[in-house]
Amino acid sequence: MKTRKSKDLLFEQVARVGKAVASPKRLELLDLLSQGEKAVETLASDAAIDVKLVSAHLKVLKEARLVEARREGRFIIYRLSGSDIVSLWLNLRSVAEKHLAELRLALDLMSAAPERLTAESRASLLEKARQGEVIVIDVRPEVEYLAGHLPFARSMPLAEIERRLAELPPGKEIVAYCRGPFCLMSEEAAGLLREKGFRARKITDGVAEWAAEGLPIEAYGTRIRHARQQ
Amino acid sequence: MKTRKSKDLLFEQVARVGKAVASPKRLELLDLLSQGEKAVETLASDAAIDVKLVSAHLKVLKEARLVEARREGRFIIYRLSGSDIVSLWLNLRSVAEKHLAELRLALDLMSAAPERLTAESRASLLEKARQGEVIVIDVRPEVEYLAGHLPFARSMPLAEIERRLAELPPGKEIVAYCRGPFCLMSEEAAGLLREKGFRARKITDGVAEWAAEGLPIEAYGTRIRHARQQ
DNA sequence: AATACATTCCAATAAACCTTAGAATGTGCG
DNA sequence: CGCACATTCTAAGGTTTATTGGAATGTATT
Repeated sequence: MKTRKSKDLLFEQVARVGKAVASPKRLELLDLLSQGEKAVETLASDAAIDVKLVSAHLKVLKEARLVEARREGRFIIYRLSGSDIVSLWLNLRSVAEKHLAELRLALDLMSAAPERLTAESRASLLEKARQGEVIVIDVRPEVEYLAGHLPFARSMPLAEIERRLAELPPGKEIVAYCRGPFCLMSEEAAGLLREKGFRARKITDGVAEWAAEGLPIEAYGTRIRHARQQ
Repeated sequence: MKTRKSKDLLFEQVARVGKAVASPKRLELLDLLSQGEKAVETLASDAAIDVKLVSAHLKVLKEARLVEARREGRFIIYRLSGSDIVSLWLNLRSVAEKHLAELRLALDLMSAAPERLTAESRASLLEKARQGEVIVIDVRPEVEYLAGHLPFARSMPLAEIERRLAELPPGKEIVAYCRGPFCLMSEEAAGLLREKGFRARKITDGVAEWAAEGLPIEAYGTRIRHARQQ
């Protein structure tokens, strides 16, 4: 039966994508790459895995066409091969979050008050940020901020917060965000700020989650509206 | 570092879902299950794989919580554990379709004229079907039709078409659909009908694709509006 | 109680995958 | 040119996964 063979071929091709997302390390790489393009070494240190291993995993991702690479001097810069890959990652994560109790448990354990935004709270946050009623800070490394950030957010990488406290207005509410729900930088930042007497909270949204809701993202000072889903 | 360990835990959980979709056979099972719940034996014969192997794959899917099972007499009926699983499958397929040239090639080889619908052509098809200007036929097995079908479609399983030709009006345009782009039943049905002198074409949409566009689905004569994405 | 049937469990083998270490490639810089 | 550096390739180990056959479970039927 020729239909059987060609059908098998089709599912096999989709399974190439499936296999690519079947490893925790590769998922972490996808998560990191949704913050913007990165060199192999950067990925390795961000994900805390050996460079050689990162390279091997990137090869798998590249063969499944989820990422693309370009050379820049001595570095090789990897990027997701489309915004649909971000959606796929978010989709996988949301399925896992919805159906795997273990994941929800681990998330709760990790973060004391996991504030998950709704459509309304996002809209109101955007409005308050526009009015200057709250200060939104992006605590990721600055390169990631430059690649794209929430509207009206200012960059204040976690590592620099302590010595840049003077930049923050004492009375105002501060909202910190980072790479998304699996990232703990905003948690840490908010904790630190509260210790220092600020009124700070964190949100679990990152740029990808925000954009997936159809909300605008800024890059290099220019406002860009990200397409909703793929 | 405790953050590292808990982070690993999170990605590992999502990877459970990734691993579940890393096999062509399991993807085919998900595709079949998005047509409605099915017993193990049915899945085995639909996917042309051994029952024991189907059972093993279903176990993996169940452990990743993508499917659920219930007993009904001697049979065990499997179903997707939510409509977000259908979205995940569509998402994976669309990523593969967009990025893997091999898949597009295989699809083109398989089907002479792969008519892919757009938002407009879907709306116009729906309208014409409502008006009775075209006859939409669902050529899947009748159980699947009963579980949910396109609006105004009538059930005419591929196996029965030949002896039920009299039910079809000779002049009118006939539009056949089946399980989606990876399914060849509508292709075959349209070919057969054209041979018999009818004006017939197929569309690649199945119920899942149609519903994912936010369009209504009927089941048991009752119109149901499926939620868009998860 | 005995049989038929659908499905799962168990064990075994081969193939695929992850990871690490060491060698190789290719680029920029002195 | 030769050295330093980022990255990839190759090889080898240990582990996991896919598949198959045979035994076991649990439900309906007689």
